[in-house]
Amino acid sequence: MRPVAIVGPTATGKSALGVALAEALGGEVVNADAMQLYRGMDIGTAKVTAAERRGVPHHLLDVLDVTETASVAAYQREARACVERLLGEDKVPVLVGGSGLYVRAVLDDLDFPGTDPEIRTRLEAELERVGAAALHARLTVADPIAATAILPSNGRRVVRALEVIELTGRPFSATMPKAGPARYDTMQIGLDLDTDELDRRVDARVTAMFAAGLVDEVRTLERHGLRLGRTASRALGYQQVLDELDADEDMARAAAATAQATRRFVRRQRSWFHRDDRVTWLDAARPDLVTAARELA
RNA sequence: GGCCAGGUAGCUCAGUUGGUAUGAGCGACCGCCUGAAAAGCGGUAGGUCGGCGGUUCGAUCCCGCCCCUGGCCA
Repeated sequence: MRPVAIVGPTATGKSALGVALAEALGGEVVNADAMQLYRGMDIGTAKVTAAERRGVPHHLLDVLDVTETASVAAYQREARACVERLLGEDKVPVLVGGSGLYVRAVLDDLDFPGTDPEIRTRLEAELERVGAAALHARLTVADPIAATAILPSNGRRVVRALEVIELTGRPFSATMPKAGPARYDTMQIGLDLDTDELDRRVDARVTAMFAAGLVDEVRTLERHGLRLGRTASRALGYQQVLDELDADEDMARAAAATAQATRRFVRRQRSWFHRDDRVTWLDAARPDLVTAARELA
């Protein structure tokens, strides 16, 4: 009994394939999408509806409040526990999602050395004050190897590296683990599409989301503190609608901005997943997709 | 029709007191990625400086005409 992971850029049909595979293999779906963790973020994250789930249990959906900051480490603990429980029940875990780091956190030997809100807040304040380059200079002294791997302009990474060093008293190792076999002997299937076709799908999907009431969804979540959410407020679509609510409320413009940002996201997702040679790619447009995926699993 | 402002990268705009545009931000393309990852960050490619003439050794910059856009006036 080996898990299957379905990865790849957004809008290629990962969720539907996940349900189909779970049905075919006698499995259950485990979400690996950072934004679908949030309760109430349904339309904009293209979360599978109850009908689309067709009775297949889905895990790690709707587990966070929009005000909570997402955390790979917390996700890693819960997702691994979930996968292991399913394996214990003789069910095939079908990991579905486009958040590259989240998938790897489950399947690779990534250790996250903890965090400390106090240290973090202090370093972030410092970043604000002295700038990323100055903090990076400090990192060069504390951990030359990490300093080489992290660009001086990337304030966020510099802060995290310094936090880990302060927390553990050891250097921050910024190297990804070498690609060994994936944990649990997981089969990773990548779904992709011709770029023009995928861009068209993204446009259509964004248009459909706005037609389906994304703006109202954002307004509702806004009352529940969406703007306070460090992670949730940055989600594609939500971010752009919030910006327009602060400006001219021109939602056609918000939709255009969302589609554009989503296209760029697709490029980033590809660049992340493509370099992992353990992923077997399937063209999402092929008519026998489910069969092909099933044969791989 | 007259007056004024403007026409520089795909977009919004800097700039050049006449000497091969150090152009910027955004976008595009490519890539990076260990506790915010739908986040964060980097690299590269893009310009006959609205058109045609004139002045000049040399014009995107000065002059003339024309075209286009916006505003004001008739």
